[in-house]
Amino acid sequence: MTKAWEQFVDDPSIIAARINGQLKDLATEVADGDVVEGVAIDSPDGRDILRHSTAHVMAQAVQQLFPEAKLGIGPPVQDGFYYDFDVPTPFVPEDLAKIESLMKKIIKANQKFSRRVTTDDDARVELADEPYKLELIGLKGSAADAAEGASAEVGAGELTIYDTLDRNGEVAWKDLCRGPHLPTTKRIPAFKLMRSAAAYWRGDEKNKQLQRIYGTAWESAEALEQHLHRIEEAERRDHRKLGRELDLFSFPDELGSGLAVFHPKGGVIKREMEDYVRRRHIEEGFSYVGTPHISKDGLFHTSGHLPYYADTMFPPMELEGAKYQLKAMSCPMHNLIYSSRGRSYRELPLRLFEFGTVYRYEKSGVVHGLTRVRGLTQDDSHSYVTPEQAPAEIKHLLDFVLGVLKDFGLDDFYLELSTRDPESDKFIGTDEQWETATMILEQVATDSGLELVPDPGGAAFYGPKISVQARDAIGRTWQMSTIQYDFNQPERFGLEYVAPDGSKQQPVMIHSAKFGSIERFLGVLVEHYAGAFPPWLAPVQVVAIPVAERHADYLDEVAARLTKAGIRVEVDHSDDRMQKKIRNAQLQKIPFMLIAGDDDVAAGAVSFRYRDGRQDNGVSVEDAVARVVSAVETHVQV
RNA sequence: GCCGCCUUAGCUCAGUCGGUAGAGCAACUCACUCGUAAUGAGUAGGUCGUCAGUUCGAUUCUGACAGGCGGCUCCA
Repeated sequence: MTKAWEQFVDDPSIIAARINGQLKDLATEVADGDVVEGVAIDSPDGRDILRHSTAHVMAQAVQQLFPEAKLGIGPPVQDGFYYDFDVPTPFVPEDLAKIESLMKKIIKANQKFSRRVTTDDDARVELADEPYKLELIGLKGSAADAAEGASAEVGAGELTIYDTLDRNGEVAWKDLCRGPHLPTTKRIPAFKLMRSAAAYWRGDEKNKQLQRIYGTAWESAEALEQHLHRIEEAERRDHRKLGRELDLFSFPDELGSGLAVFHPKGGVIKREMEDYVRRRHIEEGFSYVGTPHISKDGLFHTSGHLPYYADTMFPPMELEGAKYQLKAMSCPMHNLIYSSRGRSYRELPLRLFEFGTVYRYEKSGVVHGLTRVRGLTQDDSHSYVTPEQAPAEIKHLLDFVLGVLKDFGLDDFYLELSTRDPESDKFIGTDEQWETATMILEQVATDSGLELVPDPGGAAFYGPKISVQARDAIGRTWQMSTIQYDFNQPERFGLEYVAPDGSKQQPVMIHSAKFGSIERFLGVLVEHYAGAFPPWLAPVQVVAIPVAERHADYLDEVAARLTKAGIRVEVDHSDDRMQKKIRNAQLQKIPFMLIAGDDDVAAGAVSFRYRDGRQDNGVSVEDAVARVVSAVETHVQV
């Protein structure tokens, strides 16, 4: 899938359209050494120009240091840029340091970027040593290639080369490029090379891997510093790290890659999530069902998942002449519940829901913490509706989903509408079916008033979907819930209902998952909250800390009252000093600490401490219990 | 799956140019009984990821495998 930022990189026509044509004459402005008019350097477009210019500087430095390096492409990306090179040996960190210092010299030398229009033939002569650039010239204007997002350097229009001119006006370096660029290299205020890694030429795993160097560039040293700080913050929140530190879950080698075990504390969070979403489904009209983890393979042939997904399903087990498959999705089994007896239109919408634990043999390189695993539990639900009921049901599900996400503290969303790629043979069903389904989803999505981003080609093979993208506490977006319109499986399973006129009709099924995967959602929540869960989700909600050992009995009684009120509470009986106990509770990010010493015991009170350091002394035990219970019940963050 | 890097105590990491290893934190024991983020002393803990190969000898070198990290590709 081509990402939005890949589509406009290097494409002046698109950038120009976005800023009302003010960039059209960039070439002459560059030649004059002018700042690009109308584009602030700290705007998204300005940053792209800056980053792409920095990519050119980097490529120049690389070719000066490694003359045998052949150029791939070098577009701006989210927060930075990259450039791909074909080199005999991969770059090592020391190489990046050398490249970075040479880039600083190039920037200081204040080279000029200069745009030059050329012809295909002339460009081929000039770039005879650059096989990948020659390939791009050959692809010029190819629609198929544009769809792959790999034609960043050439467009359908005229071919341009950007020269980088030194102080004497000599061409120090040049690159086939659509621009635009900064006027001079000195306009690059701050940059840093981040890492190198392999990447397939033109993003196709059948192609050769080139060596990609990622860098970042910003309008000021402060902005760069802030960006690096954001990266550190993201690392601090990494759920894999916090999962270990907070004793939530682990991935024992003995189980195999991508298979998690939840420890008691992680188990509490998981159970709270499950209890919550089960209750909500029942409130929204779903019936809680259950299906097994394995099935004869015929079921998945009926559904169409096999042989299509054979390579990502665990291999079949053969017994007594039958092949059994670990299930990778629950929908076919729900279809069997639907078809277990005749259905009347009066029963529709029929809503089935379960926690479906499924297994997918994700390729070894893609397994990642809890967000990409080989065994996961979906809060998988299917609504069987008449075609007429579909729009209302989808709206119902979207409201439901958004409400769930809000209850988990996620309230900044946009929607993505994933549709089929008509060119691909991956998608089954008629044009008319796809059009109808897509239209209905689009209408509901539009009516929601949320931002809607198209995702052409991103649909499931059986139908289009809406996915909810949520921004977390530090602005990263995660694909959360999905709602999918499926006209294929009802047909393949021969599902039907009896209509008012006695005729047999085919229902539509709508797949929806609120968490998607409980494991993944939990991982996202860990990162969103940086491990400081709101009280209702916190594995330990209260820790009681005696100032000295003689106060422990008193706190045991307080804790008993909290336990009776349904609160998860622990009394710290260790012989650590009080300060150490507070520190430990802080590190465990426990929401509330109830501290008691002589004064509190005498007064029947506690010192009420929040994990952010706030404290109220002399709070009566009744008030303290009420305060905790209220925070837990209302799902507030503290 | 592909490319690169990595794997030493529960965790974070030193170290051995080939002669089988050390710290801090955590755990345990003892003393201290303390008022809002680390009291002190001591004890225990490792077949240096696994299996082969080279070698008198491998945690160290080589290979395969497993697991991890960063990307690419993929994500029903």
